[in-house]
Amino acid sequence: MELSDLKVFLAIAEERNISRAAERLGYVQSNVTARIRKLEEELGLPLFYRHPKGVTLTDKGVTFSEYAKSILNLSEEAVQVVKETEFPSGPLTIGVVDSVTCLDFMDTLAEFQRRYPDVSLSIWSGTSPDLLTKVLEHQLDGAFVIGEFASPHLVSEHIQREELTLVTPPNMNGFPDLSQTRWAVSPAGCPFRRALEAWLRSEGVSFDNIIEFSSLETLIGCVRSGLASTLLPASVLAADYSAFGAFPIPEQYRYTQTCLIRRKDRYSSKAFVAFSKLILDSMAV
Amino acid sequence: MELSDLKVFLAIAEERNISRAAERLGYVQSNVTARIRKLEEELGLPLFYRHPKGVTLTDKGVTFSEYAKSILNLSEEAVQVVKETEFPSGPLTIGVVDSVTCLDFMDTLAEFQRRYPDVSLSIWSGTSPDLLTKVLEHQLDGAFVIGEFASPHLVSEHIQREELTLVTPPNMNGFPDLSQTRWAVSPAGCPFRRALEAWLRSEGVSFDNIIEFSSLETLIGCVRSGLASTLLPASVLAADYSAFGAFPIPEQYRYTQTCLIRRKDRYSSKAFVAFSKLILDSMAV
DNA sequence: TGCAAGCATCATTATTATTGATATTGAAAT
DNA sequence: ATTTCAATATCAATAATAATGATGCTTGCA
Repeated sequence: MELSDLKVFLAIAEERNISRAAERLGYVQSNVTARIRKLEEELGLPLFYRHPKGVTLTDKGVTFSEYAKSILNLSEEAVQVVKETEFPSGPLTIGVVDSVTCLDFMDTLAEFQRRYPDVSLSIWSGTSPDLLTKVLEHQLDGAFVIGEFASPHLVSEHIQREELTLVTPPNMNGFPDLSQTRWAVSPAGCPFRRALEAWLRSEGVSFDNIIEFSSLETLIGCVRSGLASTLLPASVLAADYSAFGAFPIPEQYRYTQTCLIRRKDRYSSKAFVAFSKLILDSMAV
Repeated sequence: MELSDLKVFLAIAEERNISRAAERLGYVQSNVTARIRKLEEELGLPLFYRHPKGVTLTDKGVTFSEYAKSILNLSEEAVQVVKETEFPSGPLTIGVVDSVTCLDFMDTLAEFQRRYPDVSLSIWSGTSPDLLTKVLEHQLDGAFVIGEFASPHLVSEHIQREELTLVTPPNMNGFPDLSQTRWAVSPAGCPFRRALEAWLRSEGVSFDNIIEFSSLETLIGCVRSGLASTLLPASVLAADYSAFGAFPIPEQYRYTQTCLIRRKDRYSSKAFVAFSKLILDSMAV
């Protein structure tokens, strides 16, 4: 059994299809078939059920895939750790919730690139739960998410407290009638949306007049064009404040916490340490 | 990088000699040389310093070897777990301190073999610190040791409290003069020896008239032949009690605890669970 | 019944690992 | 100094293994 066998195995498990796995791996189907059969033979048990539409993991296969992931993660980490130089370098993959990208976060990124040109930084954006999952699955070194997440595998550092504002189209005059408002919101799971829901529930207002946006840009565009209102950190609007109406909301719902999360058991590269240090410093200002 | 590369790497690291590693692995020296060079090339750094007497790990090599061990342990565990049947089977390696082998422990082993014939049990004996190390290094599934060991990687279960007795040659009459006694002891680190040292110190008696034995059998033989006295659990003498003088010692030093230890993070096979259950039951009687 | 999607088989080829013979090296002994 | 020894390094030849491409087999579905 070799690491490459585990990679082949996991590709099949994820694709649930040998041909697709082969394609993804850049191999020919017969090769992948042969390899997985050899692995099964070596283990003395089937890892997959074969059926006409593809394959699915057996129970033992599920167990084995958990180990395979751990083993491959560990082997990647081993290489990374040992290749690392004194000066931060190598790949660094960070997740950021959409709303944070609007802050002076971008300036900090630029500064980071200037200081550590040997780090190849890639930024992923997504919702907090998405990023959380990606961090847990070793697909991200760390992520900026909103809200508190308790997981035995994570550590989180508080970065910044955000102040939520009721954001309305510019033509509105004064605080709107909540029960008459149409809402533009992020997909379920977004902490801003949860705050809005909680607030409206406390006001006795129903929460069904909503339009859902997966991208923050289009959501803001929707508000700008007068179609709906929303709840967002004031900082997001900083650039063109005048294009919106902005109103404070009750203190109870006003604050959200941005955290930098990472896996507890994952080795933090020099690049990651430098990155989080820079972010913390810049946020402290 | 493959698991076999890691195995080759670790063999070299342990032997500190490529030729010996090759022999141990059943390969020819040039092959092992080529493989480790290929691995070093892949990592882009030297893992070993070459010198005329062999090789030694570089700093990075040390780091890498830690990972290599974890990865190989995990991969072995993966195979073991997935191969395991409902009924306890497969290899089971248990360490036992010498003194325990003298109890009705052997009966319990026989009973275990009768019940679970598919388990191939191997028993290692040694001193408590030795066994502790072997458990930590994944060389033993578990071990019976004496004394309490605190390690974040271990869990231990209390099996039995042993009662230490001053054991003297049979020809002695009455409690001996401690300051005139010659002592037969186990190597340093043995809890019986430590207890003896502590006791004698409290009595103001020096502890230098000692003969050291690495095997309990020969130590007992020494006492039987009248050369020395020692401190041992009463149970050890059960078989031929009359051949010795046995005296109680102060309560403060009288008791030692036998524990079954295992690694916290190691998967406990069905065989191990069955084994520890049987032992606990038999000891409870 | 025929088709399409998917895995299995197998002979062939390409790649990689292993060998065996030999070179090289540096330290210790003469 | 020279020899010897115990190491690792090199390299051409061979063995073992992996990958390919063509084809066969099964199943569900139109």
